[in-house]
Amino acid sequence: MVETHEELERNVLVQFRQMMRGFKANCAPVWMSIDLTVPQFRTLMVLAEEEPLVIGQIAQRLGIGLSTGGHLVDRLVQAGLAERTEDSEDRRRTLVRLTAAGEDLYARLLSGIHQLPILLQQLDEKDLAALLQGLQAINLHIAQQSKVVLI
Amino acid sequence: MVETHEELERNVLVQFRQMMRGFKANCAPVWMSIDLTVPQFRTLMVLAEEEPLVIGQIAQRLGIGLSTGGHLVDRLVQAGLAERTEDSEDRRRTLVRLTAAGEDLYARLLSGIHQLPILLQQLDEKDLAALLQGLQAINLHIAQQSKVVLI
DNA sequence: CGTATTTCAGTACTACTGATATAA
DNA sequence: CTTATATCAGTATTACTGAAATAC
Repeated sequence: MVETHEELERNVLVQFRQMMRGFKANCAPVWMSIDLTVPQFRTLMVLAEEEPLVIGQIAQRLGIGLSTGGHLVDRLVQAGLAERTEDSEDRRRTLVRLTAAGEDLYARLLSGIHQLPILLQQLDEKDLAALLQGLQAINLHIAQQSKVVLI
Repeated sequence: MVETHEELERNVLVQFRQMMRGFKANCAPVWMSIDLTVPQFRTLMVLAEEEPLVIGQIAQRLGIGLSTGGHLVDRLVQAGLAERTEDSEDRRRTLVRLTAAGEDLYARLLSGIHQLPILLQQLDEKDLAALLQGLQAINLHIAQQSKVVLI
């Protein structure tokens, strides 16, 4: 049971890919059933990253015109995925944010980790503690990496 | 440092979400730059799950007509994401499979785990072993769950 | 002659732009 | 008079269907 660093890396990657395959299998039915276009999905994505945004910010982040931006938000609102609220400071502006349904759909389309809480309930303390240790180590390095990129 | 099962579950979920956020940040630029439509992405997805497929199978899995199926495959081939090869047994058929670029794009659009191998190199043996143990436990339960669903 | 696929009209919807209108 | 958004033409592309053509 003495594994080298390289062997451990390889095995973790295999396990990770297998886990992702399971999650992707959850994503696929969602992608098959939705009635969203790619520009609409991009809008969902932009809002999921940063909320709330006004139309102008959305259009700028998507690299499109204002009228198209407003139109795309319209579609999301009609689908119940986003909502407009007026800015109390400047009533010309329209603040846009995702609804719970929008957040939920985004998570299901991209990561499919909806079943994770149920899976975690079934693990014993020893495995949970081991997983926690590993994930914490990864996240530490993700944080460091983004720091390096920013400099 | 004595954590209950519930506390461990919660902490793992927090770490997992944070990790996924890092991966999603990798997905977003890809989604912003691609020139794919949702039907084309669905086709990519169907092929990523099962390869090779003939036009009729693709159309059936997407729930669309044969001519639309052929058309969608055309688009993927034009974009260099899929390739057609003729079936040596029945030359009327066209076998479709993803190219390396297609596989790659699919992985980057959905899971963004491209940076994982680099991250794993930076972990020490102890963390890797812990992560491996946790992932193996999860995958065991994913496998069991899909069995239950199938019955 | 059947089967797999492609090609051919033809329709509907979406994204997109730029100009104009509305509101603060 | 400026700014933020909505609305209004108008165009291009795509997805889609069903029927006819092609190849095996």
